[in-house]
Amino acid sequence: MTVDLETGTRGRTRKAILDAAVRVLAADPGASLGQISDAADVGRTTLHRYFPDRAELVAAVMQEAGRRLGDAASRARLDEGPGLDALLRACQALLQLGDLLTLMFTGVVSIETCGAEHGFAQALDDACTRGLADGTLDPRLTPSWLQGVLWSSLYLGWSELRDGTTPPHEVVSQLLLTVRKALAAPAA
Amino acid sequence: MTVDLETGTRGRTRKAILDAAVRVLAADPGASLGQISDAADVGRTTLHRYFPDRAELVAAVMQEAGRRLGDAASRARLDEGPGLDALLRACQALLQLGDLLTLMFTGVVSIETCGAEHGFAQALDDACTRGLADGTLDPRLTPSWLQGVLWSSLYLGWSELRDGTTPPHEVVSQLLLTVRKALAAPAA
DNA sequence: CCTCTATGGAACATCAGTGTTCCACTGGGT
DNA sequence: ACCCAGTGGAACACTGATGTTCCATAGAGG
Repeated sequence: MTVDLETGTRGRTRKAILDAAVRVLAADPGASLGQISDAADVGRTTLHRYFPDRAELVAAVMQEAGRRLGDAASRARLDEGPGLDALLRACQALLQLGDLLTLMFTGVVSIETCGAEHGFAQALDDACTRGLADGTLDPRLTPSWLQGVLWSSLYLGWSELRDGTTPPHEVVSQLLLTVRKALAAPAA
Repeated sequence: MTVDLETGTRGRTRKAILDAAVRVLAADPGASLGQISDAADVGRTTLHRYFPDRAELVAAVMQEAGRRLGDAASRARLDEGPGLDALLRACQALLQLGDLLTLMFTGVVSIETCGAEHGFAQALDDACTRGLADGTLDPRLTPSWLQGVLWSSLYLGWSELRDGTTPPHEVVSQLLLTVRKALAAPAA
């Protein structure tokens, strides 16, 4: 019988470590493994049992990030409807990623690497070109800039959400409002 | 005769180290002092002669950041004209800060600390409230969010500028266009 | 009761970054 | 020629993070 990494005791501690890693590394990319194991309520020895290397831990975080990125993408149904609306749905879905956004933004995990394997990057690209074609996105903006606005706005939204001074629903509405205004094609 | 830290040989190497620190720390906040001294074409010993501590080096970087932030603010004349136009002038001025934007955004230097001493934070706040009062800024957005959009867009613009795939004038135009669209009050 | 699995802790060697000291070199100014 | 401020490099001790090994313990299940 092979060991299942997703269920049972093993799976639970593995997940605890992974979650703690995301949380701690988002707050401080240079955090020590000891800080991570503490946050996971686990001995440093145990952490090394699951992830022999710091590199392997980071790799696992990236893989997890890719998985959740893919989930968010499919939940957002990026291939449906007008391009602008797809991007706004992406905003809402990606905001759920929480600290992972910080990790992707600070470069602890690379958006390209972990977004590519699950076809996320491609889906986002497609939504942008579709939006430029169907006239819902501002033709004066380049695809690269469009996506940049999406990510940086997302990071801003998560920052506001995290420090908790603004109620979540207001963050969402300000985020969607801002992105829609910024990216929408001007009225004909 | 007291030593002048701004001119002569001393001033020049001091500036070289400071510039290198900004450049290197922007690329990697956890960079070693050796990397910084290498980038400054200076021995590690010399670096320690000017900044005994890593902390003192960072403090000096923050002070320099504050100074240049203040310069940019006064150049942008934040207290003149409609609020929205003031913010757009701030965008253009702040974009000149280059790698300092990365440092402020990644938290290596704190915007609050080094922006406060030169009255920059206050000037920006004032421009926002003025813009909300004179009807040029979108009243549905909070002052905190307005400033957040400014900073994150600025960071996006600098990122595009830095990797050099987009010509500078295009970055500036996309930046100003995006920020204006995002923050402007809707047409009555 | 015994066993097996998962764990935490102690101890250890290793390594990189830091901060310090000391010495030798250079170039400009007298 | 001399002096001297400025510099770079070598060497050192110290610290904190890392990765490893070994052992003791707790708990679920036979």
